Amino acid sequence: MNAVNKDVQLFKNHLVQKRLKLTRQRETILEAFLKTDHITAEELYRKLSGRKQGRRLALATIYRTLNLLCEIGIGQQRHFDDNKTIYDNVLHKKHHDHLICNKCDKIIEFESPAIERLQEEMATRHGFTLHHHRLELYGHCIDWENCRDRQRAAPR
Amino acid sequence: MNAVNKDVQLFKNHLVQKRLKLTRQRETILEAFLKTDHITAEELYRKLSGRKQGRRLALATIYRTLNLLCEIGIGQQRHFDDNKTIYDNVLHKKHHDHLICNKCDKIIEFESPAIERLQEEMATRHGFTLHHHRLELYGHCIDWENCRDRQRAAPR
DNA sequence: ATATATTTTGAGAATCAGAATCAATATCAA
DNA sequence: TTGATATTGATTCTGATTCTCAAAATATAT
Ligand SMILES: [Mn+2]
Ligand SMILES: [Mn+2]
Ligand SMILES: [Zn+2]
Ligand SMILES: [Zn+2]
Repeated sequence: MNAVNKDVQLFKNHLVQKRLKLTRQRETILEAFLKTDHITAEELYRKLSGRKQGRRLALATIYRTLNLLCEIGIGQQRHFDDNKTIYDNVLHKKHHDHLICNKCDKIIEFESPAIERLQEEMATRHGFTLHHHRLELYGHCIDWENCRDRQRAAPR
Repeated sequence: MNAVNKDVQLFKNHLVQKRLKLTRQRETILEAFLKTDHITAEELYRKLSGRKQGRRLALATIYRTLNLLCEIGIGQQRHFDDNKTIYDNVLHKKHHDHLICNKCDKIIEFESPAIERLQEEMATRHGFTLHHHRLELYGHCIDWENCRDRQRAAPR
């Protein structure tokens, strides 16, 4: 059993636990989702709708399934400067923050224990207990070549 | 001339520069805005609409004026977990990030040169030039007493 | 002060991502 | 296979914000 199938199996187990049903569309969406790092519902929709033999998916189903994946813990919603929700495939990933290129929309994941520590310290200093945080760094690739190889659909 | 009038004067100068007109509603909105730290268009609207002698303001005008203030640099849009835009009164303020209480909606401003430095370092390490960033820490006040004195309208 | 050009306003329509409805269909366990 | 239960697609709805446009206000030039 390869890695992908193992992930699908994990998903199926979650469904059984929650007394949910495994449908063709859920499987299709899951597979496509697991192939990406960050994607919007709209992008997934375009990718899966223009399919051969009438495999039509409703956008609503994409949203429902993506939200299901978030509940299960396989995905996480992100809200970057763009006003559409980006779904982060966090399967096999630990906590991380993001660096986003305003030119080519590339998204780089990073983690900084030092920053995390300072955040905690800052919270404590103000009498807060931290639940979660959002750290996003926006800028652009210094290297144009690198910048040109776009990861995301449309440049801004 | 007190501090507030000086701020209003600054606003008027901006209007003249941009060949815009000083209206009763713009003055009303500016004054109310300058009295707060963070406020939504809706909140401002409620605060200014229920006024005596038929001083009715359209919500659209609030939005327009708030956006004008942002163009001028007196305000800044923020997008916290809540899905409505919060307008930050940044007159006389330098860059800062936020600590937000999920219980009482209190918003604390802070700045951490150490974190800022690490952010730059992180960007550089990935070949990025930083333009701006977003850092929001969510949690709750440890001290209930302090938490109870709400700054914002409705608790979540 | 008056006329004139220009901007602004209010009311409501438009937008846009995402959620809610609901009848028809699919899944699954007995 | 059956029947209870969940899911789907099509469509409508929501809520925050922007847009439209005719009427009203303001600044500027007589
Ligand atoms: Mn990520
Ligand atoms: Mn602030
Ligand atoms: Zn982090
Ligand atoms: Zn900062």
